[in-house]
Amino acid sequence: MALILQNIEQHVTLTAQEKELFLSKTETHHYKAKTILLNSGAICKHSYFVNSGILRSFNINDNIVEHVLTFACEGWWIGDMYSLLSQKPGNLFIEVLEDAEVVLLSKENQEILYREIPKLERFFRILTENSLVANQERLMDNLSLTAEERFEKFCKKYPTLIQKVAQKQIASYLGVTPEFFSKMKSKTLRKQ
Amino acid sequence: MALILQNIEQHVTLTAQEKELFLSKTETHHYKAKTILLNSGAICKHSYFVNSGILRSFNINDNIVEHVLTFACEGWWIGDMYSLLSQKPGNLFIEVLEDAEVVLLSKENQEILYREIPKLERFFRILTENSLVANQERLMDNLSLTAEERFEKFCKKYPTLIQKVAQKQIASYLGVTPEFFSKMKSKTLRKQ
DNA sequence: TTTGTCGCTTAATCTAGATTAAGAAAGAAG
DNA sequence: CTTCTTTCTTAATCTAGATTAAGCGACAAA
Repeated sequence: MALILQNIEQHVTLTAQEKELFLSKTETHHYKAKTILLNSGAICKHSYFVNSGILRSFNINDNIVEHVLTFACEGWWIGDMYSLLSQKPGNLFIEVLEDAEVVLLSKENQEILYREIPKLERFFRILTENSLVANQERLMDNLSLTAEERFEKFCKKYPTLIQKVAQKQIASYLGVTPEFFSKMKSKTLRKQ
Repeated sequence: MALILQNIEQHVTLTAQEKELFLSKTETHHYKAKTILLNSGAICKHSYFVNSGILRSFNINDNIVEHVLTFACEGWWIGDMYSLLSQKPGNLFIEVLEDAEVVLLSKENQEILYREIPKLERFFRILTENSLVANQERLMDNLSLTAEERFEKFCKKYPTLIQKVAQKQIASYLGVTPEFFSKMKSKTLRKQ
């Protein structure tokens, strides 16, 4: 069964017809690494679900420094929540880090699906709730842990990502410079 | 009309019966400043809606340092999302900063209400979505802005809070020490 | 093969913000 | 009013992590 349906059925149960309807409202695309799916300043029209490959969302501040908000690999959703909800220009980029197959669900179709399959309201509520919990934990970690502690937590939480994405991406996610990350990493390795 | 119903009707419309049912599932309590509504290590059983006064949620790390996750004043919801969803012990405290009237909605009643009034599924989805957007913005701000810039943003976003809560609370929310906050504040004032 | 680009490392120097300490101001509590 | 406790301020010192800079290895294009 489609990965995205499995993902939904982790939280709500759909009938065969509902599954079909859902899929009929999505499109699947293949993207090469380095493709930009969403640009800062643009309005986010879709939620993206990753079938394979890796995406990231990030912003760029005045100083031309990138900051990674989220990574998304197999089985994860990604988007610019602010822009998607408000339909105003956002300040996030969404980029492909590793060749990817992505399911696109447009904002309009999402609204239609909420009406046709009210259970999806529940599904996306739960999805958003989990996302909020993860985000709050990350925020608290940024306030109270050192870069090294955050790195350790990251390694435990996303062991596969470390091997797959460039170090500078992880540094950016953790909120440190690539130079400091490199120093920190070699120090950590020497300890063990 | 009850403030909490106004709050809900910002996003969904309820019938008179639904309003009545909703209110029948809540309790309203008065709390004095310094009351702890939820302790770290306890399981969060309620969502809290603030009719008046001010609450905060915070955690305490190994070093006995407090970190404020959120403030909640009139018309805001607060809780320990992680613990509320998982029904496992959380690590947040919820404390009253200023004498407050608070509406309590238990987890069980919330689930019942989802079944009886499916529209509430939508309401809480939207509430959580907005919360996530705000949280993501704060996270990015913590990664990319200086303490001073974060303080300016905070002042614009929550002008009333600055007068009402102790400086050390705001310092904690911004992620700096009270000493540094004091220095930063007097520097900012001298500039203008 | 060469040239260019990009990511990683190492090291020296610098700074935003932490820590420590101590006094002043302002509430609470009796 | 007085005492106690908490908050705020100021200042000296310290440090996690930033900045700058330079060299190296990998890989892709020509």
